[in-house]
Amino acid sequence: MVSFTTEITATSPFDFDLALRYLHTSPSAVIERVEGRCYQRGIRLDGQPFLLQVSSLGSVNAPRLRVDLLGGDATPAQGAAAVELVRRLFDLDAPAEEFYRIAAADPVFGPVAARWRGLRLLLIPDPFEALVWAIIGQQINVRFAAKLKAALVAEYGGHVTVDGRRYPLFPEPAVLAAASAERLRALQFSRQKTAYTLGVAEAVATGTLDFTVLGTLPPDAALRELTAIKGIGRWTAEYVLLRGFGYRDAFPAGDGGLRRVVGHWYGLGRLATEEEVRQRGEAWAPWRGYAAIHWWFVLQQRLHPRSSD
DNA sequence: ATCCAGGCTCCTG
DNA sequence: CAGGAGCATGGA
Repeated sequence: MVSFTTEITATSPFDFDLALRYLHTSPSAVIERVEGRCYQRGIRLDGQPFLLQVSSLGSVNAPRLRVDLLGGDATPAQGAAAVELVRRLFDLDAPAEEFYRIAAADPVFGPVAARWRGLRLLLIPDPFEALVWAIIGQQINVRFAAKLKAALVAEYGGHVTVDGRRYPLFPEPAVLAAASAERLRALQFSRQKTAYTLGVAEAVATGTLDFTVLGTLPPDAALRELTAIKGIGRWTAEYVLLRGFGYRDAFPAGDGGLRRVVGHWYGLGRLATEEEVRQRGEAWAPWRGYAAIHWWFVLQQRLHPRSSD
């Protein structure tokens, strides 16, 4: 039962299959599913759960996507919200050619961007989910982080069922805020992650942290708002601005993976320092976040040589 | 066992 | 203000 369906276009170049490939090879895809050549995940629109399904109809140079909402009756407003969400999710309106012009000026990064032409910023649908994911991911390997997220989702998120298949939903802030520290500890959250997670859930649930306001702020102001909260350092804030809000220039330069990749590709023979990464990144402005996305993709391809290169 | 993993806070000097 | 110790937990 499809309760809403439509087709939308994107700026080119856009390679939907690269997004699917990222999701398919990344252990971080806990809620997202790649089914055939479809992107699927459970989402809430006005609190009502749906299965969002996105698939590609066009080509890299003439991109078109099909958007389906399943698992419930959608109002026209919810359909419109789904389209809006998908446009943000895959950054469909990005003036991508501009990014490739800037990338091409860098002799090292240029070929990387060209090699993965059509790769685009992929968002986590909800800033709250992005924030909790970033906190979970602090200083632990992604595989274990995904395990923690999966446990959290199973415990507090609920799910939507379509055709007998259950699609998990990310927990709502108020539900998470009401969780007990003991329970999170039992899910293998460290004391720190437990405190941070409950803290941000509480802040969002009570309105202390208002994402609708935050998303309208200039990046540096948003960064200050976020880092004022205990447990949110610079890396976490930049990561959330990038993956949760879609700031294309947000740049988590302290990221371990970025430091590794930059150190390697720019011939340092060691881990680059955060400052060195930041200096490199200046050449990629105002697309530094896009550069980060590409480097992370490169890293992931190296870790998964099975995906045919 | 030892080191590492998509950091953060808090305490030194 | 910069630098580093300490923290927490599972995986390779």
